[in-house]
Amino acid sequence: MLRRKRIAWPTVVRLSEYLIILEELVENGVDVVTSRELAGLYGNNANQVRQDLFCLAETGRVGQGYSVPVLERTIRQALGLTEPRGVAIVGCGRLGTVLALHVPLANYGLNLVAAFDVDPNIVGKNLGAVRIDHADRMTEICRDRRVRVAALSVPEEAAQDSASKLVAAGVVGILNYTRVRLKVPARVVVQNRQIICSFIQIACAAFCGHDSLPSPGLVPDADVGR
Amino acid sequence: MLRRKRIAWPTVVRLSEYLIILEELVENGVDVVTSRELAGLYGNNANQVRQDLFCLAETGRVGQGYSVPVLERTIRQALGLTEPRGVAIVGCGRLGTVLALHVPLANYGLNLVAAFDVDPNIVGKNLGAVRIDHADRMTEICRDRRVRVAALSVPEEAAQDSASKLVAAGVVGILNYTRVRLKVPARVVVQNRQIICSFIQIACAAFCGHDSLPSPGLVPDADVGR
DNA sequence: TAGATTGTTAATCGATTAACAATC
DNA sequence: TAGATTGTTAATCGATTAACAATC
Repeated sequence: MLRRKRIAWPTVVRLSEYLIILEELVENGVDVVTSRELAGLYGNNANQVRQDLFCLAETGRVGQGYSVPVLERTIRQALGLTEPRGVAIVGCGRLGTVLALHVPLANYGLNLVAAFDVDPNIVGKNLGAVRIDHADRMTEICRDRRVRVAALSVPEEAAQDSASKLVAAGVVGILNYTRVRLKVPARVVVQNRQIICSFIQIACAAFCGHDSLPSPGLVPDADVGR
Repeated sequence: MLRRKRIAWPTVVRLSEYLIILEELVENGVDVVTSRELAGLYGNNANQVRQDLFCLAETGRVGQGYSVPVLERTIRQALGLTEPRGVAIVGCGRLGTVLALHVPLANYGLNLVAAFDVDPNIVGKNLGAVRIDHADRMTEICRDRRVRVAALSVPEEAAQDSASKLVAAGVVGILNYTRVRLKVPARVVVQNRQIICSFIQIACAAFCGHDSLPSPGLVPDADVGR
């Protein structure tokens, strides 16, 4: 029981979404949730919820359901969100600004500690609580502030260069919002998040008949109480 | 050969990303690409690329590879991007503005034809080429302009109500950027795209050892020529 | 107690990988 | 021709679904 097996990726994705749902339940003062209820909210089925939760340390009570606050905390633990991590935003245009200001990073131990741009009109300004520094100082500053995760929202020409600087500074996870395919060492994880792909996918799902798909992120009408 | 089978969802996701890569190759004047090369760029393997492409109509030439422009067009066709579709942005705050201005929707037949907000300081202004209308007129306007896909970037309180209006107007695909779980009829496809989930997932991938994962969107170092 | 629901194992399903004949 | 690479089928692997004993 000591050696916890690595959580399957589809499960990681769903856990992160369950977490959002559970937070809302906490806010609404809901104390207990059953796998059936959570499945109804998420849009999958109770079996899958239980199987997903099975990878966590002890959480539910047979016959009763899951304690919402306990489950919420356990998922955070399992996803590694209890350790604080330094985050950087690279490219403080419109998208970078959204990422910094619109996304509740700090709720998940993801502390925005650095932001970069090259535009002299932007460098020196603040993005939320952090000062926007010049991209020339990226490696140095990221290393100093122990940035581990970064979001890349720069123009294409600057993407690979920025990524390399981040890697040099010890960053191990990059959310890539540019359409450039980054070359990084195997130890660094990159997730490509071109927003246009979401639009393409939803169009395909809607028009080419992918209506009731169990895939991560594709949640059709909830099938509660079936 | 007439009845084309529905494309598997993981394949749809990858095809949309291959498409971005192919466009870049077109720009660079590359004429032909092999499954091996494309896999190198994407970060998977040649077998998977060929299997993915297998669902398309005739594309490659045995022994030679794939014609980049032909492949690009064929993928567009398969994903249903050749038909123009009306798109609406609901909620024109910072995020909605990014979606409208930063995402090359029109390149994929996704025409932004409507935008909505409730803020009197915003209503009446332009978002790109479209006028921002008041959300009260959403159903009417979306129906008139044949909006089929919408992105939801409104405050939580307005999310379900907006979704219902969109559904009433005949929208069949919703990209939901709010953390509310929308209730919609089964025929309507919803994809939840809370940006925070991407950050949670990359943190988990980076720190809980999900480094070399074949999952959609998680692309580690390219393994070309292995 | 009876009803409900979890934890967990087994069965099924689907996606990825491997392999190779066809052919450019 | 020989080398390369596709199209396609088969084998493997992993994820989802089903089932049910344990137990609150």
